[in-house]
Amino acid sequence: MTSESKRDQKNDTPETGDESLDFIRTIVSADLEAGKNEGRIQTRFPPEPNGYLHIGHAKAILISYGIAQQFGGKFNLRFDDTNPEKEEVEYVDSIMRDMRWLGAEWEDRLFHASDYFGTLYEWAQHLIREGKAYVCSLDGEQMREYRGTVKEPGRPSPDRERPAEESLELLEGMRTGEFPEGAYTLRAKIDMAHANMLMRDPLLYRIRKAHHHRTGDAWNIYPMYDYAHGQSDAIEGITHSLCSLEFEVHRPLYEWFIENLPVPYKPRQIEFARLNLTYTVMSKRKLLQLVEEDRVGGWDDPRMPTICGLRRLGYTSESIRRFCDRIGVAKRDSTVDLDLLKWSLREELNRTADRVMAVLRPLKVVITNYPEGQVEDIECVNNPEDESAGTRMVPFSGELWIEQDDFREEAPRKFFRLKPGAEVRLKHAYFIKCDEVIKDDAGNVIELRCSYDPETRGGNSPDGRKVKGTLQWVSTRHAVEAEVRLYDNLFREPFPEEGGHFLENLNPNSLEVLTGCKLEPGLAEAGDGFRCQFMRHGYFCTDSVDNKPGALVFNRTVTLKDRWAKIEAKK
RNA sequence: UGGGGCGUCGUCAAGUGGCAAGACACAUGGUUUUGGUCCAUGCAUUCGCAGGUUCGAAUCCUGCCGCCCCAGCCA
Repeated sequence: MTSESKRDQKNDTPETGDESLDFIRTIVSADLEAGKNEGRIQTRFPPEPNGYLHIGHAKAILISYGIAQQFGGKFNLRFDDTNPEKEEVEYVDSIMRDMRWLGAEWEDRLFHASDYFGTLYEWAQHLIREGKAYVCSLDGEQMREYRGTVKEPGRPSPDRERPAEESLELLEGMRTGEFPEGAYTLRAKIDMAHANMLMRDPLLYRIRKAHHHRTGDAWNIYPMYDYAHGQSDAIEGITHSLCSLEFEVHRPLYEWFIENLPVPYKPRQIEFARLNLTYTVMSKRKLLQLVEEDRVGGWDDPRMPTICGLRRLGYTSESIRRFCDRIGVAKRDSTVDLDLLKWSLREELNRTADRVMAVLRPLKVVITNYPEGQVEDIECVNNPEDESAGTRMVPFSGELWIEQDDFREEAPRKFFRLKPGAEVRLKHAYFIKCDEVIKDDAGNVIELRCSYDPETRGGNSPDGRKVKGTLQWVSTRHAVEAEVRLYDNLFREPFPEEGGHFLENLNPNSLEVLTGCKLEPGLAEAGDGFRCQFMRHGYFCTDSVDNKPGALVFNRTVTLKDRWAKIEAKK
């Protein structure tokens, strides 16, 4: 381990102790020290199964899971399935798959808010008996009127003083399906003049005659988030219920239920800022819109910030974990630079990905002085960052593909690649010099005639002469063909939601599909989960959906840094 | 402008009265058989602003300014 990575680890992976802790870990650590919760730590991730997980969820998952891990606690997965109209099993499955991939392990602690519908119902009856809840007959519009505004207090519902017996009976009727949707609601009796709108007699239950993916048709009423969430935490013995900032205003209500119900445990809610990333959108609604309007190929389109999208693009779960460590946990709204995510990936792949030669936009090179029909096996280093990765043999011949971009007939000063009369190195092979440029009738360069120096085998000249450029190459006879998908940011603006509609800021060049790309022959067998660096291009992986033996399809996960592109762009 | 939050480098983010960590980005130079990696150097006299307390303030006090969240029978 280098001193660099040691330092990183120290900074990014706080230990219980000397290193600085984020504000949540500071609280957790203090609670532990104070002997709260019998020394237990238990956290949870409570997704609603109505969409796919994205990188923002990854942050939330990794915070809760990471804290449980770090402090010797437990981590639960609980589906917040209180709204049967929007929730589907498809989402349940994808959420579990993505969480496992991220490494967040809930062991045998998989729960559903719907597991607690019975208890929740009994507790609702308890509140009614205590005079702290009542069945209300106001409809949606009336409810809004009675609630007041942020500046004006609300008015009590005419049903606020309904006798407990009557409310109990009506609630039972609601449950058994006696009333149509919207006829009644159950509300907590708190304070219609409270400055916090959520405390103005919030709804506990609404009538919904919908089929639930787990409870079927057993219920005609379903609990609201505020009534289900905190109680579920309490039932499971959650000690620290971590959520995003927008739930901060819900905390007084969360605590009101905990104080007014016979709950077995008293969890504590703590809020942190959710993740935003440049050049993408994170709201479920917008992601769903991209999918439904076919702006992308689906939830797992490699341009999506979803976990499955990032996975298909070629991201490793390790790089996402490291990214989340690096961005930290705080309460201020922030938007992290996408470059930091990309850097987290490159940092890992630079160490772990084997290098391979691929020519994406081929240009033919004929080596005129190379012995007719000869083929040589050239030994190539797999990973200069990792000697244990070893070497491989790649066939070299007198007819090769090189990258079109690696040749300029009229080249600028600092162009180190091939140009008429200039000499470059073919990686691991020989020096070649460009003698002649062949063009078609339209004037396009279609072939280069070059000569090689047999003395430079392996890439060094005995006479000590230097070349500035080193190019990757593929022997035409041995090349395997592939489709290569070059992905770029989904949006062309760092803040796509700012100024106008986000769809107007979609990047029209977020995907470029290249066919007939030439790869070194060893890649013919590349199967599922294969990942490598296409030398001088970037990191690529086989596409998990479309790659087949004999029909290779690669995705560009992320480019390499490109100083030359920067120099060119300046001019 | 009722309530709840938040304002430290371009972006994240440490710091919690003793004199501004780190990472990414950016810039320059070096090394290099990837214009990759790596290495070196630079990059906040200043912590939203204005006062005040103090020998000393990003940290404490007062006032102001800005941004985010809350009026779904969504979560």
